[in-house]
Amino acid sequence: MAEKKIPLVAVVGPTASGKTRLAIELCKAFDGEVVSGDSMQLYKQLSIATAKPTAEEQQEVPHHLIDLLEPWESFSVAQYTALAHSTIGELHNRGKLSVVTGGTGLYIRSLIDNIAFAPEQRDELYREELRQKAKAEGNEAVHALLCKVDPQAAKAIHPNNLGRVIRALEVFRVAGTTMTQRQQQSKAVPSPYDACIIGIGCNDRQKLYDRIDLRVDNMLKEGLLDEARLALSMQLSPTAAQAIGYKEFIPYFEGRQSLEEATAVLKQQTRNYAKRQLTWFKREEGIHWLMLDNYNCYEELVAEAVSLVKKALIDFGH
RNA sequence: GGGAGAGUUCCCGAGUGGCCAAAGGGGGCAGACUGUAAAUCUGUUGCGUCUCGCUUCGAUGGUUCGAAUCCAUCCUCUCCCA
Repeated sequence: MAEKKIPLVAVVGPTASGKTRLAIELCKAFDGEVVSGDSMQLYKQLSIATAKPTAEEQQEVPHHLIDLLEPWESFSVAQYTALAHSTIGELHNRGKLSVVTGGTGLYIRSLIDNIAFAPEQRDELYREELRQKAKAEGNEAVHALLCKVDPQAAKAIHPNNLGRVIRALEVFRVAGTTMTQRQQQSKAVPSPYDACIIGIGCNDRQKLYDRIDLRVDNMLKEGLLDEARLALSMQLSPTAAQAIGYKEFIPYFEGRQSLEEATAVLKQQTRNYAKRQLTWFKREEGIHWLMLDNYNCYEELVAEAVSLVKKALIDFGH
């Protein structure tokens, strides 16, 4: 007799598609609370660039997994799933529906699919050794090592994707199991969730890109430059340093580029990011896609989402 | 008005007689993704009946077996002198 699963709603999609707003509306409609699925909104002080829900928005409905980390703290998927699982469990106990929303595909998939992460084991020395080898003998030389250890993983990882090649080798060195075995083991326990996943998309790609450009302009008006100065003055963790919206202004702050040029780069980076997100979510199965340009107004899209969730909850038996 | 230079495929930019549908980068499109994932990486990018053919390198005409590359004229732009 399988235990009853926890119902879950997830809102995914590319940046600037309106996930934050929809998540809040769904929470209101179903007595839910927002659980962020975003690798950057976890950080305190990084707010404008990460399009974090505003204070007002967070007033409307409780938000979780936001403003948890200092910008100099590192983070990982494994930590994320641990936090998210326990948060969702608590909400469920309180009779609340969790509405997971965010653009970090890996985080959300790992959460919903219940990927099991073993206790972290790293070997910085070995990593460095492999990096040196790659520099001296080329990426293929390191990839060749992986071919011997874990041919299946080697086949799946391109030699130039050095970071992944190294990680796969590290796993074997430290844990004794191959990456391939580990990935199989990680799926051993079935998901405890009944998830209704809603994806916000756009038939007309250009329209999404236009939204992104517009949002960047608005971020500037809201004080993005000050936030960037602050962020760049801190010792950002490797994770936080990846955020789009700060490093792009370095050439401007150093007088090597005009503000217009730096802004154009930022918009470009953001558009490229959205494209990658779309590639990720497109291949995920079971997403109910709602296309922005299929609706006359945002309220119509929200209404459609509400009816989708309603139907899903009934199907789940709630 | 005089002088110097530049116009190349969506953009930037190499190419200065054949090996050029044209390097490289950007962008676009497509894809991968299990501990940095807002990251990292891959493929593709003139057209077609696609191991071959057709149309491209500001325009027109010319030289040549052969031109993006040489010559002439024209158009546009930049810079310098007036």
